[in-house]
Amino acid sequence: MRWSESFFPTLRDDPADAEAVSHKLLVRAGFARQLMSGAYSLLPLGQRVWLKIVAIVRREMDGIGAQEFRLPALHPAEIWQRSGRWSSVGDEMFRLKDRRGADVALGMTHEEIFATLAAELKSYKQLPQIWYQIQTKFRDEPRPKAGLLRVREFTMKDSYSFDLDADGLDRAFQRHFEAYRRIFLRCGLDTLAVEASVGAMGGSASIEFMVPSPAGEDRIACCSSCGYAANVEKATSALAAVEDGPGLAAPEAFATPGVRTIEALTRFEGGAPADRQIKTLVYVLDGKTTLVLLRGDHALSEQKLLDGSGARELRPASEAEIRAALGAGPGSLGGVGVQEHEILADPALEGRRGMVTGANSDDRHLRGVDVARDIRVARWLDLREVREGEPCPMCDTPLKIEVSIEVGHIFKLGTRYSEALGAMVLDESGASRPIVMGSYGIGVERAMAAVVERCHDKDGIVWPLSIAPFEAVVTVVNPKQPATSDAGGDIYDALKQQGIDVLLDDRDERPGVKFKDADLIGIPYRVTVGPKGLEEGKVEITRRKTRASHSVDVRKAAEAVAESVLEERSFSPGR
RNA sequence: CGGGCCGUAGCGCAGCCUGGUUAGCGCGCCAGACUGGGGGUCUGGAGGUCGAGAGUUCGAAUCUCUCCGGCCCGACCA
Repeated sequence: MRWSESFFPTLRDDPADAEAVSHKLLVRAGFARQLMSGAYSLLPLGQRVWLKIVAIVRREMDGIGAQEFRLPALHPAEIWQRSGRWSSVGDEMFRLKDRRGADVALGMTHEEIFATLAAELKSYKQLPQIWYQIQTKFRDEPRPKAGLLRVREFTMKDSYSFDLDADGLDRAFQRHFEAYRRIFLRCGLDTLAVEASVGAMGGSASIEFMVPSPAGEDRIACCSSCGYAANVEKATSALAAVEDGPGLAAPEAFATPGVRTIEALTRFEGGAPADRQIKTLVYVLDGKTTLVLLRGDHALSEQKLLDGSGARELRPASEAEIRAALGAGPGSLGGVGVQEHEILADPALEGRRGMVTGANSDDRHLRGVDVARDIRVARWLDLREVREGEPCPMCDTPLKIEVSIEVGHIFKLGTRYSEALGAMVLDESGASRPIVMGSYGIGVERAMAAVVERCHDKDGIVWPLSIAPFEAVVTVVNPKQPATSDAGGDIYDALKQQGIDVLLDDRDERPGVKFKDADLIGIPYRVTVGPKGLEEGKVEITRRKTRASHSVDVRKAAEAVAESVLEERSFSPGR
């Protein structure tokens, strides 16, 4: 490709609306343009990177025996109604009506459609299967943000495994786990595999592939010592022992004028340290007012509450609802004596005595509360959000919390979709059994943006060779001089002939402009052909990443670059 | 959905508060000249429904209202 004939629109300034580094760089370096909130055009440079990522994904998926499909993005409502998700996914699905008034949706994921196809499987002898596609997904996100990291239309590699039993699913899951590791490594991403909440997808287990980055939206707890890592939606920690307060024969009420917070009660005369208080929150779970109890110094994880309670929908109760239910406002609430509302409590409260909590009367608290004796807990659920520095649940090392980008997620689904959509096979004994499914996703553009978040410097993007839009650029310093122009052209031709993905910067621009642009775009190798070097028969080879630069004989330049590129290409991590 | 901010040339912005020349600046773009190893200099030029609509006014980029779009924080999120 000749730069002078290409459309690589680099910008001098950062786009005004940018926040994430990857967004700024991908726009400024001419890889992407925003069309509207959450929808981006990939320009030729971006499309080149996209194609390379997709090729890596394909190779690795094919490597685990997966077969590629291509399914519609347009789905009839009926198929989503059969799984129950037409009503459960809510506004995140783009819905429309066709000309006859029939309900139609844009696909946000394809469990239902693949399960329908899997209904054609009739015998256990046809299992296992792994099916995948690389296709556009639509999700009407409430808040698209951070450029390509969170959008409403994006490409996903989604795959689905079909097995006779749980052991088969475990094997398919493991193969995906390893394939994902390799895919991300080859794209230049070091990922952390973390336990995650299965959320609305359902199923028994899931693992997210996370790239630590301040631009991310998830927080993960990880242990540097034993390797334990989990999304905070799921993470647990060991807890240091704490002392109970003085016990009493029965809870004793005391006045606490103006005390509305845990913090205030710790300083109040006759109060208690936060770890001897019971925090009482009121939530509405699927329409039911529910008390949620935690230790005073602990924070609730709403995701854990959702997962643990099995509720579909959850919201904090309004102050009016709280008063109606308990007769007091937030700040004076407690679970003692509450009968008519279900009480969910975190295990950190189990067996605690001498605790302090609200008396369900404004400006009054109770002391000497014995949780087992005084509070009717319906269910004990892990509800507490892990904090940095708490001991690892496996090895007691202090946990770190890292903000991360989720680039992949793999789920053990079970039989939810196969049962709903009739994907059954006969087993060896002739009995009909629902196929056990798994589902596995990678966001292509998000992975691209994640690489930029991780691989950049003050001058621009630093693409790994494997997914760079070009592997090398031949920068002709003074293209008007036939000597430089010819020498550059020869090197360019020779590299092309050797199968190197090479760009010829033959523009009539000043050298500084060309160097800046090459750096901004992030091409791994640069061959600088200029009159100064040519006087001695030399050109310069520069690595974008390290800035290491050396002169070589003009006749040996193509060979030297090709050799480096081919050597770097042959490196396949994770094998 | 709640809170905040912003829409003026391809990009980045000023002007608005306090209404009044022909709506400006930098970068980019076009032509020419000089130049030529890290975004060079000079000369000349093209480029605008001031997000849209309504209103107030002799007069609106500027004031008022409505709508549309975008960004950020939160809620939400497969």
